[in-house]
Amino acid sequence: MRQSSFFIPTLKEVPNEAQIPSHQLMLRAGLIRQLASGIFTWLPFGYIALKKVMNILREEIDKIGGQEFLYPALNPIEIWEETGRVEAMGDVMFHIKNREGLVLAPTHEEIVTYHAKQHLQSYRDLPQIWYQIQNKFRNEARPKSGVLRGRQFIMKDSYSMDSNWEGLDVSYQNHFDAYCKIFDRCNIKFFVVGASSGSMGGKKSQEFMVEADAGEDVCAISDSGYSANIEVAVSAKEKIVRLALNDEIVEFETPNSKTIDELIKCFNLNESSLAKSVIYIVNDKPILILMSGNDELNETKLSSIFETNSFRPAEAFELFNITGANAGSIGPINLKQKIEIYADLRLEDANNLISGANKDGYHFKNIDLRRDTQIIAYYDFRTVKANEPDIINGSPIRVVKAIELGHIFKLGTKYSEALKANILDENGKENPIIMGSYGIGVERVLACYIEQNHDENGIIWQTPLAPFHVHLLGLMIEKSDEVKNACERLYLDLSKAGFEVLFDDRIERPGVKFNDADLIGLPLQIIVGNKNLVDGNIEVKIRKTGERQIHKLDEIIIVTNEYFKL
RNA sequence: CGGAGUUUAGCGCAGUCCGGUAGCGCGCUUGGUUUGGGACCAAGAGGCCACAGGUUCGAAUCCUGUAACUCCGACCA
Repeated sequence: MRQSSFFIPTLKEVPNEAQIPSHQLMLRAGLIRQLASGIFTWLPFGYIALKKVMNILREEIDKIGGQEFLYPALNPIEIWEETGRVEAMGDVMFHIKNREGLVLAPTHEEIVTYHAKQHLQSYRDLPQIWYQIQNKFRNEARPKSGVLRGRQFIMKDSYSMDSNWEGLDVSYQNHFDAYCKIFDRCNIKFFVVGASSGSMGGKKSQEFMVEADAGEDVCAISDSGYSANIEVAVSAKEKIVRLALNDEIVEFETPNSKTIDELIKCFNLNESSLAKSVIYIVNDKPILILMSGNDELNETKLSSIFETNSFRPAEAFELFNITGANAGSIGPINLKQKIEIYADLRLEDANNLISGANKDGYHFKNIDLRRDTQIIAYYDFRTVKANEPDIINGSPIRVVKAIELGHIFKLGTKYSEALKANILDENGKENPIIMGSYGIGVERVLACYIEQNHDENGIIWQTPLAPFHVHLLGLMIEKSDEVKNACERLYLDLSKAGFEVLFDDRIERPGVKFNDADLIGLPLQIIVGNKNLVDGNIEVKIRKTGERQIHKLDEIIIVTNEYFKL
């Protein structure tokens, strides 16, 4: 490709809307342009890289038996109503206004299951892996960070269909392995975490994560190999020990001590002797949850424990109406209204606890949960914090921010049951198809790659994703026939040798070409200028290391071959 | 959806407090000089100052409303 006629608008200055490196560089190096919030145009240079990602995805999913489909983005809403996901998705789903009954698909479980129901009838038709690479539409409340969170984005989504649970395990593991290969091939450093299935439903899910400040997910990881999304992470933090005491409950005055920290400070208490009460409205019903000390309640855990998305912390006025006190003096005993009480596992059967007296400025001590309260159940409600011991061997947990690149789910039969996609087993008995679903955000792969591979001058491409292998720079090409001829010859020979070459034949000063070359970051720069050419020499610069080599013109093909063989 | 901010030439910004009809740098066009790390000189082109309404003799500037975009939070298969 001759750069003089290639549309690759580079920017010297950083557009002010871009905050993170990958977004800035994707704009500056001419990969993307924003059309509206969360909506982007892919320019030719960026689209070439994107297609390289897609090809890697195709190759690896094909290898595990995937068959590529193209499902429509425009879907009849009825199918989505049958699975209850119109409601579950809520505002995230785009609805077509001037054609009632059509929606834009935010994912494709329903459509896949619809076709499976039509044509898969016997266990002998299975297993199947169906996939596509296609645009998804989600009305994100707050698009951000360039292509990392958009309203329209490309996803590789595959769906496995099996006749038994062992088959699902195999399909799931195959995807797990394929995903590892995909991200390895893209040279992306990633880790895998156990995750929450959210509104997807299903038994098990794992996320492929890239550690990054720009990430929106938080993960707990440790050196022993423990890794989980903070939404589901657990630690080996010790339980509160039950003491051999049976002291009566005593009320005591706690003026100006509204937080756990203030109580600890004012009364010289141990954090483990305190129980904090949190009131949530779950399915329009207030419940009280007891947490130990300063432990933080995890709303994702709460959501899966009560199997609902309908919950919120109680408002200040509700707190007073329910308990008789304001925040800071709330506890499980002497509540104004009778409500259900749950507690975190760390508090199981604990005694000798201090908690609010439901009277402003007062607390109770010597509370025995077994003796004095009616706890409906103990669950793991807490959010893991940094430096807690992990559950593998007690290694300290690190809490890091991460970008979710891929997510794999064991769906089970949620969709096949809802849409009645059944097959006959060996005994002629009807059973729902057992499904898995597996997604990768294609743009995110590129954004994460750039987050991990750039310097102050620009992007640093490595071969698998690089839009071109070689950047051929002709310096002062319009002033020297020798330079021109050498460039033309190299352009032809390199292309013949199978390399993808971007040939900078523009009438620009050398400095402009050097800076653009570093900005767009192709792996190898071959620099043809009079300075070296008078001695028959060509300069080769490796973008990643900055190393410069001088070679004879005749050796360039060999040198290039050598470099890309590695 | 809550909070904050921004909107003036293709890009980055000043001008707004204190009203008088728009400016800087980069980029672009033409000519000349330069030419191995984003050149220099000269002459140019390019703006309904986000939109709508109001105040005023006069509004980029003051007032009211709306929209878009960005950030923080909430939400997020």
